[in-house]
Order: sequence, then C-alpha cells, then structure tokens
Amino acid sequence: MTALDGAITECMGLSIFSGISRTGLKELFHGGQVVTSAHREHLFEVGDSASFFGVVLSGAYKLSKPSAVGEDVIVHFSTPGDVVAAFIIAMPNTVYPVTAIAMGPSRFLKLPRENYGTIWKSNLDLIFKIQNLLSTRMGHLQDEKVLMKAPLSQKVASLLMSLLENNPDGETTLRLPLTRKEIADSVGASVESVIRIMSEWSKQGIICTNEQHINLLKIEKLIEILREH
Amino acid sequence: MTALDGAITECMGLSIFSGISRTGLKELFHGGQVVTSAHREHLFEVGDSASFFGVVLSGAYKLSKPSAVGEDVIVHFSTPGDVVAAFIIAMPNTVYPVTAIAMGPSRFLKLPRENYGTIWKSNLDLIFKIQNLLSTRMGHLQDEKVLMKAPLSQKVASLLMSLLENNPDGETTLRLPLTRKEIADSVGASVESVIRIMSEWSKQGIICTNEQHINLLKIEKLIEILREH
DNA sequence: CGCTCGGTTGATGCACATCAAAGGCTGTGG
DNA sequence: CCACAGCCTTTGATGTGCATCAACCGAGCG
Repeated sequence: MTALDGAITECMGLSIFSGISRTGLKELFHGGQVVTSAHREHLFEVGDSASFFGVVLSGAYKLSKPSAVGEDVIVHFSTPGDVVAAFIIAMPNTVYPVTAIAMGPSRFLKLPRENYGTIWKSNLDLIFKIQNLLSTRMGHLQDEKVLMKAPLSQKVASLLMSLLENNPDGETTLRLPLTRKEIADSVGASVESVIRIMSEWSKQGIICTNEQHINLLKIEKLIEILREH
Repeated sequence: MTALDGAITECMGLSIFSGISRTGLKELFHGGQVVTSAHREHLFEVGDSASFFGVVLSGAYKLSKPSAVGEDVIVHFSTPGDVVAAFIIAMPNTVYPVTAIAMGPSRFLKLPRENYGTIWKSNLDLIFKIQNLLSTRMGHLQDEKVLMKAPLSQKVASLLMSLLENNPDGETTLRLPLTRKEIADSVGASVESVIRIMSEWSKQGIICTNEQHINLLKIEKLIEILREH
C-alpha cells in the first residue's frame, strides 16, 4: 500500500492527471500495484491477453513488435508519465499488439483492466487527455513515415530530436539510455549503419555518448541535417 | 437541406453511428453540409486552421503530408464511413496535419468544429467508437513500420491486403481507384519500382488492373509473398 | 576466465532509386 | 477537329545507400 501511495504522489505531478485530487487518484488506481522491472525484463508480451494497463513511473519501456525476420521493430519508447495500453484496454477481448521491455531498472503502476471501463471511463476529461496522448503518438508515427525515403542520417537525427521533447528546457542529454541497436530497431536500419553515422557525428562533436546516455551537443547541426537536401 | 437528409440516411447504415436514431444524427450533423469534390480537388490543406471535421460519404480521399523533398507521402486512405479529422478537432487551436485530396469524384459530410466539443462529446459511446477508429488506424501505421525492412513486394502486398478489409466478403476488386504513383507514395517507394513488381504479378495472373481498379485474383499468392523469408 | 553485450571497422553485394525515353489516354483551348 | 499539355504506365541503363558478413576490442559479470 505504501508503494501505491508513493505512486499517487508521483502521479499528482503529471500533466495527464492534472486537476485530479489525491482521493480521485486513489479511486482511479484502485486495485493497482507498483511493479519494478529489471533491465530487459518483459512487462507483457505481444499476443498476451490484455489484463492490465498502467502508467510508467520511472525508467523506461520500449514497445516492440516482432517482424517476419524475427528481428524486433520498436514502435514507441514509453517514458515516465506515459500511459501504456489504455487504448487496447478500451476495446473488448483484446491482446497486446506489442511487447513491453524495460530499458534499465524501471517502475510501472499496474492497473486492472476493469478500472478503465468503470472509473476511468466516467472521467470525461481524462478520456480526452488520453485521446490526445494517442493522437500525438500517431502524429509521431506519421512523421516517421514521411521520412521513409529520407537518408538514414535524417531518420536518426529526427529520432534523437523527438526524444529531446521529453527533456526539461536546456537539458541536452537524453534521459533514455539508448543502445545503437535500439536506435537501429526504431528507425528500421542495421546497427552498423547507425554506428557509422553516429560515430561520424561524435568525431564532429555534434553528439557525445557515455554509458548509453546521448548528449546532443550541437542541436543546430542536427536541425541542419534534417533540413538537408 | 435535402442533401443533408440524404447524408443522414446514408450514415444510418454505418457501424460508427449504429444505435443512433435519425433525430440523434440530425443533432450530430447540425449545421453540416454535403460537399462534393472533383477528382484531385483538395478538401483541406496541411497547415490550414482546422475549422471542420466530417464523414466520407462516397468516393475516397487520400490524406498526405509533404516530405522534405517536396514529394508527398500518403498516410491514410479515407473511404466511405471514415471519420476525418475528428482527433484534431478535439484539441484546441490546431491545424490540419495532413492534406486531404479527393481520389475520383467524392462526397463529404462537412461538420463545424463546434459540434465536436458540444454534441459529439456528450455521446460517450460515439467518443469511444472514434477512439477505436483512431486506435485501429494507429495499428495500421505500426504494422507498416514493422515492414520497414521488408522487401518492397511485401509492402505492396500488405497495402493491397489491408485495403481489401474494406470490401464486402468475396469481393476481390478494390473499391478504391489507385494509381501506381499513389501506391508508391503510400509505401515509400518510387513509381518505377512499384510498376516492376506489379507488372510481374500481372503476368503471373496474381492481380489484374483496369482503369485503376485492382483485382486481387490470387489472394493466397499475396499471402504467400507476405510470409516469405 | 570464459561469457555475453555493446561498440567499431572494412569488404562485398544487392535492392532499390534515379535518369531517360516513349506510348496511350483525357481533357482543353484555339 | 486538331494540337497540346498533363497524367499514367512502361521499359531499359546506370548508380548508390545501406544491408550483410566477418572479424575484433573492451567492459562487466557469474
């Protein structure tokens, strides 16, 4: 229970729950529990019957789908404050369309699916905030599609810039610990190609990595790369 | 007014409005008007301030975004019964993120943005149906992303198969009139490459085109192509 | 001390894009 | 009625961005 109380406190700061009182959150989170995931631990797998949704509290999870070749494609990075699987839960009898895997130690507020149909659904304001969340996520997918024909460097630059949006102003080091492989899986390229591009950027001092944390030193340069051609 | 009445009748058959009475629809469509678009006519442009949303009545519209190169990328084909721009309208002060262009003569039920915030919003059931619509559309975008690394033939096959979903059972000729260029813009390839693949299929009797209407003669073959490698 | 994991580099090949040219078809204006 | 422009399709020749394969290094770890 104390973990849940802590989670409630954490959630009060999130924009998606703004305007909701502590007791309101207690209701929304009824029957919920905080789960902690180790690095690379699976929260749920594609094809599992969808029995819960929830909120990312700390760390991060990557949502990926297996491709025909067996290689996974990452469709979304879920960072703290992100609501996961809410849209799926809204539909009857569904399975998760993606696998959720922890990137580094992470914490997740796990809520029973029933909550959505009852308590969450009755909060119209919340429903619309979730719809907006879904809408912006779709916007990102569309933006990626637009870059389909663009050179790989632009895809990588675009990914890094979009991850920057989660950062507080001025902070240029991405919160998310990202391996080159994960970048490759996200933009649909091979690790080697991503490495070739990023080590070139490192040489030029545009970016700088340590311990999988990427620091975007010269954002103007990245923007320039996006405009190229 | 009579055109609007006709539109109401047409909409009564749509699953998204199921369970809503004629008078209910009259309310939802208050202030609406039926616009007819000629082939290639623009319904709205990317960047326009979003003043209306609506329902496709007949024909079809392609939703596309301009890429850096100037070439357009098609993000969605909207066919009859599809609700367009509802998610955008839900957010305050937004512009259209895509351009909508008629594919052949088409008809569109144009509704003032105010309706969404007032009448539509108060129908919880409708809101959730729209959310599901958004959710499945996002699912398609994700599926496309998974195919990023797949050979072009699979992307084209996947597109054709997904368009088949709109068809009544047994009907294998796509309702949507599609040019090779549109297919290319949708899967992120060049016209020539799409043509090379599809004319090979034509020779093999897998598909058959006339007047931009594509008939999928051997669906098993297409499924086989999707499973390959 | 072997193991896996993340990063890196070079050599080779292929699936596409790109460029070029041409023919049919439709609509439009002189 | 013809000329002309745009659009759609097609085919061939040529080039290239990136995947693939192969090998190697350092770091953490049981």
